[in-house]
Amino acid sequence: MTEDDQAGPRRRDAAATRESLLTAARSLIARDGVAAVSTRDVATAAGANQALVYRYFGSKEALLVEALSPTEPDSTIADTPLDALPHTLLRRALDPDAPAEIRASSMSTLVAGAGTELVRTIARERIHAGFTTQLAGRLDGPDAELRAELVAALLAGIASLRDQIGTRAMAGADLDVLAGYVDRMVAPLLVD
Amino acid sequence: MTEDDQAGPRRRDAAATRESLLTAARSLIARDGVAAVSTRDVATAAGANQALVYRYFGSKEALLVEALSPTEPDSTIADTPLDALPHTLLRRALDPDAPAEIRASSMSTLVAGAGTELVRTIARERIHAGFTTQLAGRLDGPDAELRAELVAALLAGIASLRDQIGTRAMAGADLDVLAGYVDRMVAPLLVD
Amino acid sequence: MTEDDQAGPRRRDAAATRESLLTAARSLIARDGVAAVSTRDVATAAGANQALVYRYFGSKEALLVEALSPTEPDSTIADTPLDALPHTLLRRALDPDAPAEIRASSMSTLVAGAGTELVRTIARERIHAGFTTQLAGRLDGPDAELRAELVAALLAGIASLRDQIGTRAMAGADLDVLAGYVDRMVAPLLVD
Amino acid sequence: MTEDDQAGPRRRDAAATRESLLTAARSLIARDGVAAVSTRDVATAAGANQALVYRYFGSKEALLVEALSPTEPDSTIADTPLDALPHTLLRRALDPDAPAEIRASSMSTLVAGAGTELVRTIARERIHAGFTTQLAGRLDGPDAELRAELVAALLAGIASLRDQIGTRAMAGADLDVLAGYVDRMVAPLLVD
DNA sequence: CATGAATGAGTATTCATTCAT
DNA sequence: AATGAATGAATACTCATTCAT
Repeated sequence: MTEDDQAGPRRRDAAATRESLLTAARSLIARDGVAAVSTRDVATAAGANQALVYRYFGSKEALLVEALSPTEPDSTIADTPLDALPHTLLRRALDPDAPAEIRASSMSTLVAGAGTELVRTIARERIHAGFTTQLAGRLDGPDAELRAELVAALLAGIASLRDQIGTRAMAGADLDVLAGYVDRMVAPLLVD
Repeated sequence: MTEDDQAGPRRRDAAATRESLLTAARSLIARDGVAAVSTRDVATAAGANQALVYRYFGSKEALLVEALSPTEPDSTIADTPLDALPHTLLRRALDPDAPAEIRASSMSTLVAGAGTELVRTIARERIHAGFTTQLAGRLDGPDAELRAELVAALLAGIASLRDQIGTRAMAGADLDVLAGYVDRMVAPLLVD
Repeated sequence: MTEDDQAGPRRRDAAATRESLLTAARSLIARDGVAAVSTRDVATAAGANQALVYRYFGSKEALLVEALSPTEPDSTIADTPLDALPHTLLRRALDPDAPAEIRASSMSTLVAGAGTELVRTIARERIHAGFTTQLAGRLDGPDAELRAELVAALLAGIASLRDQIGTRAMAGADLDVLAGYVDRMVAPLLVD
Repeated sequence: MTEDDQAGPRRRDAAATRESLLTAARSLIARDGVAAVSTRDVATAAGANQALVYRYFGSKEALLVEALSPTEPDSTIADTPLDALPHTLLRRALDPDAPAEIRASSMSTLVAGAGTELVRTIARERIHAGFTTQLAGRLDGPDAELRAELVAALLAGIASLRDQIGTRAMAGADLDVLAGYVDRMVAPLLVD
């Protein structure tokens, strides 16, 4: 019911236009993948002129970088008890009802976009800063960083198989059953 | 007695040209990823005419489908003792010296290419037929197919983080150390 | 008593802004050539809004026309003894330390910009009013106007080769040596 | 009456298509100046597809470079007696009936295009190799190269004022009268 | 009156694909 | 049967210009 809910983009409102371009980019990324996004499509979806992409972001790449970045910092890893972490992270990674701005920067999107150098770089930094470092900080024993990345790898692989590729069992699995197995796989990594 | 021995220069040349297009496509896919491959580059690399892609395969997509398919069936899963499987599959998935025809259809290539519907479809079928079904057949207990796909997911995630995205710990990890952790993660899935 | 002394802050600011746009345009023209000037760059360099180009000048063309016009009448031709004219005009045409408002409307700038109809028209008028007419008025004998234009042509050609194209000998020539030859070339034109 | 005289470009004839693109480029350059030429216009004028510019030339720049280069070497300077040179060169430079392939690479075109770095570079090389060096080789005494370039400058300036800018006296002058003055201006440069 | 948001037409370039020879 | 010429649609990006506030 706010102004933001209205259909077309607001005219003469720079912040709103910028935001609607970002939102449009995120929707398209979530739906079609990074590689399939064109500035023309983004502008059309946002109801804006294509040149505004350049006014507000400078380049397609800069728009994508921002679209692929999380909208707000995620403190899940820091706030969740270690033994509940696998469950929690899995649900976050697989939530199909998450808004486009979350799904656009999800693990499965990043992994699926790894065909382009841009996405590779972003994914590398995002996983390192937003996942590896935080989780490794909570782990004792050797190879903490590697063990943290193994958790990331598992989650990324699951998300990719379930959301992108859609293998039968993974796509059809009950989330609780899945979480049960993930718990057992991750457990050896959490205790030193 | 091989096909190459048959008479008729045209037929042999045609088959050879077709094959060289496939080989070239696989090399380029292995090196640059599916997204970066153009029919022009494939033809050039194969020393063939670009139009022959259409004569022999009908479309770029059809060429890619064939290029992404395995050249020969892989019996690794069937032939390896269960407890040695994680090690073995991991090494197969990460071997940087594997020939292009193997790497072109590797997990990490497929997952990284999952930005396009084409690759998604292929990956779905390949993983199902070449991995899930075979491994699930050797597992007892419930959710065999899901447990098999979880192994696939882990391997895919590791390959992606190590080869494509290049996260620090994963890219730098010693293969034996990595295999040790994978063993422990996969173990709960193999025994019912 | 000058216009700038009049009251009313708005009017004075407006005049100053208009002037700063002109000045910025002249600097950019002198540095990069007419063809490379964009209204955006002019506005930025002037610290003004791009739309003001249209408020104050109506169009980019109109701004350029004004920028390419001399700021103050030049009485060099009228004031210099005929036999010292070649020297003097050559130095004027080639002086790299002249202010931007001079260099923006110099021969070499005009000739180098002659790729566009706009500049052609301006150059035609400027040369006629500011050079041909004045010099021809001081020449006796037939074809005075043509002889004056031949002097202009020589100066324009030298300026172009030295400043724009940068041919080796011309760009490296000592100004006095150059002036010596110009004297000898022009001499036959000055005496009937 | 040859095949080349037909209207549209020949289909499926690579050499002819390439040539018609080149011819179209030269016409447009001669008419509108280098800066105003777009690949789209060239293709349209040639009755060819825009992509063929890239097939046959690789880039717009490469097309322009070739269009601005002379079609055949000119031995005028070497073949003409020194005292007839001014006349001859002037007529060559000003001939309005010369074909587009000559006019596209004429002095006045090059000088008028000197707003772009590409043309500057070409002009520098063309003048040096095709004019300065040849003429300087025939001159005795000091500053031979500079004196040769002064001849080039005069011709360039005249061509620019007559053909591009169109100053009144220069544009209207009888060619013989003009040649008479040029003779007198150049004479001091030819004898040491 | 001045700002800056918005626009539309334009640029060079690439690519998968088809057609004529 | 094979070559290479041709095509058209698409891409990212820029610019002069206008309009609303």
